[in-house]
Amino acid sequence: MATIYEVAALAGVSPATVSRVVNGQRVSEEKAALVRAAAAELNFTPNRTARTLRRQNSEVIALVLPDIENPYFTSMARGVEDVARAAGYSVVLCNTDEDPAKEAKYLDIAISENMAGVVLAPASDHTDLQHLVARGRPIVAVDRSTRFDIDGVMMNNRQGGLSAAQTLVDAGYRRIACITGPRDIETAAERSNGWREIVTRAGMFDRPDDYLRYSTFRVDGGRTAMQELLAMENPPDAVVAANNLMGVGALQVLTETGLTPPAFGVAVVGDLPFTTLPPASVSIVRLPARHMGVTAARMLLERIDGDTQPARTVVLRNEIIPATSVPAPTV
Amino acid sequence: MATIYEVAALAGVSPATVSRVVNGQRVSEEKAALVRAAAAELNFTPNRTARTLRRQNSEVIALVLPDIENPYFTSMARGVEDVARAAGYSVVLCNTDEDPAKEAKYLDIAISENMAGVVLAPASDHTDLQHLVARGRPIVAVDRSTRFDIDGVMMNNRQGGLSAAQTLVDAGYRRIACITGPRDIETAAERSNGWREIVTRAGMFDRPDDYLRYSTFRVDGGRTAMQELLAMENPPDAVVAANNLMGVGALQVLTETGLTPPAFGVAVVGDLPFTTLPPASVSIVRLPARHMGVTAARMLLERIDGDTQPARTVVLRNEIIPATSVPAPTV
DNA sequence: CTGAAAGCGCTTACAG
DNA sequence: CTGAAAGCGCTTACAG
Repeated sequence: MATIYEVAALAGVSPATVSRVVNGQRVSEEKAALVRAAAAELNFTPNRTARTLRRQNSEVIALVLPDIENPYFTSMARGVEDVARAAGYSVVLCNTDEDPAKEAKYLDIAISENMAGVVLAPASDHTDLQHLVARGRPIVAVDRSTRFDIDGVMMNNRQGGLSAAQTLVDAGYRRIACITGPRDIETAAERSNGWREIVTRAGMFDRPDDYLRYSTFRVDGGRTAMQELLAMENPPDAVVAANNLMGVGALQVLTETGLTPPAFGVAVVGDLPFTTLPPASVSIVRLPARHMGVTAARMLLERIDGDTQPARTVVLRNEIIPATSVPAPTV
Repeated sequence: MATIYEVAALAGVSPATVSRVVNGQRVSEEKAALVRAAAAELNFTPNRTARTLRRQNSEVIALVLPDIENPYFTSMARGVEDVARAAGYSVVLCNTDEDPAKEAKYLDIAISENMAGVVLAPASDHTDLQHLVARGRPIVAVDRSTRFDIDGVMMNNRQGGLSAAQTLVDAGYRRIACITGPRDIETAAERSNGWREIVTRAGMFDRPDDYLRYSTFRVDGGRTAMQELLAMENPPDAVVAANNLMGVGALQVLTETGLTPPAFGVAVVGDLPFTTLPPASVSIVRLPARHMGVTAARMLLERIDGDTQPARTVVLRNEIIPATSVPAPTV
């Protein structure tokens, strides 16, 4: 693996000059030509590890996500990647599996590899960013907020749960349940808060929380929660699923039970991934996943470029697409 | 950011001793205790960039994939990640988008960051691995083979296409079409070869390839191809989709047309991601995505540990799950 | 077991 | 514009 010294020797210049050519600094055209020829001849690729060590800064951005198998997050990843690439950064994707220990490990790596910055969807609201912040590494939180005073890109989760529940009320369903993710994940709590507000206002239940299930933000979680709801003495006739994968799980169980929409109402906070359902059979709160990634990456790049304005939180809009208004069955 | 020198000074030992403690080498217990205390006090994290530069080897593995939004690949990624993590390596995911230029960029980065090795699903059969091979970096190809003499983990693609087509023949369909990915992607070509073999053997068409469509390995690709097939003068009554996403696209179009299985037969080479279809309504050739990742990671780790045996190719089995045998409609 | 010293491959003030 | 030299933070033969 050719080094800058070998290129310098072959070109008859100093290593400093080679470095300058590689980095596009002022060098006389004749020497530059010599260097380029030598570099090509030796198949020279600059060693990024050495560059990073010297510059104290690498050209990679870490994107730390809780579930890389969730299309919501991969879609966000595409947004981050497109913006970062255009600015000359590469993106490494780290999967925390919602596990604070794995997350801590990856954040440590981001520090010790001198990465340029981090876009993070925190695994819990206890995520510790002190090290990163203390070292002045730019961080942008996406999807979920943190206890630290850093930039963030969020959506209005309460509003999402609210719209989802309201659209089912409007369609005439009378017993609207909710399945959501772990309590300590902000998006899970807020979305179910929105749902609770609607069913309470409608006076739908004596004890609304009897119709609320906490589970994991995964297909299995949605399945389990849905099965529990259907097994209730007085089961619901509709459900708000607080994320895309839970929505899939709920729909699987409903399909297996022969209860497809609109016989049973379903509204999902999030887009159903790879759906083959008839169009508009389920109400969807569309989440701007890719756009969140784009926005987060832009904010991060601004910080990397030295922007020191106070921390900002951007809240993106989400949009409800109601199921085609087939009225709910009147029992 | 504390360095090894500061820790050494605080502990009253040499930097070499600190290094030895950090790396678990023989150090007297008293000095080790001193070092640990000092490290904790200063919140010391070893600088991986420096370590990598010195050792000429990092503890990260690159996983280079053509489409990070395809659950087939993210599932593979989980397999790689789990094995790699257990061995102390972290995995960085790189998305090439089936673009050879992006792929080349990431492979360059893998070299210049001194990564320990690469697991690669090549974007095309022209992928150039010369640099990597010349530098002796271990590489394992997954899903698709290369022109280079390296380890690989594949599946029997022709067999997959063959089983998918055969199961539709067995169910009684008479005009079985095929939609597949780009010609220059090995898996696309081989799976359609399997299909062609079956329909030819069955004497199903005068010119089988009239019922073959090449498109992208994405949902859109499946949609377009399916629409074209349905618009034919003499349309098919069943289709083999050569990958999971094309299968989704085809099913979307069929659903929108009111032609759901088994009215129209569908067999997919690959698992339908996040499906909400009634169980067993579509025939599926299950692909061992996660297992491929696990196998590839293990092979890579062996090479990283210095194994020099000749290159191996492992071919994993795939398994057909036929749709419940509702007979096809007899026209 | 421990330390002094060299070196991994770059970049970048500093002089000229 | 160009080069000599120092230094980024580690690790690791080499001596002792």
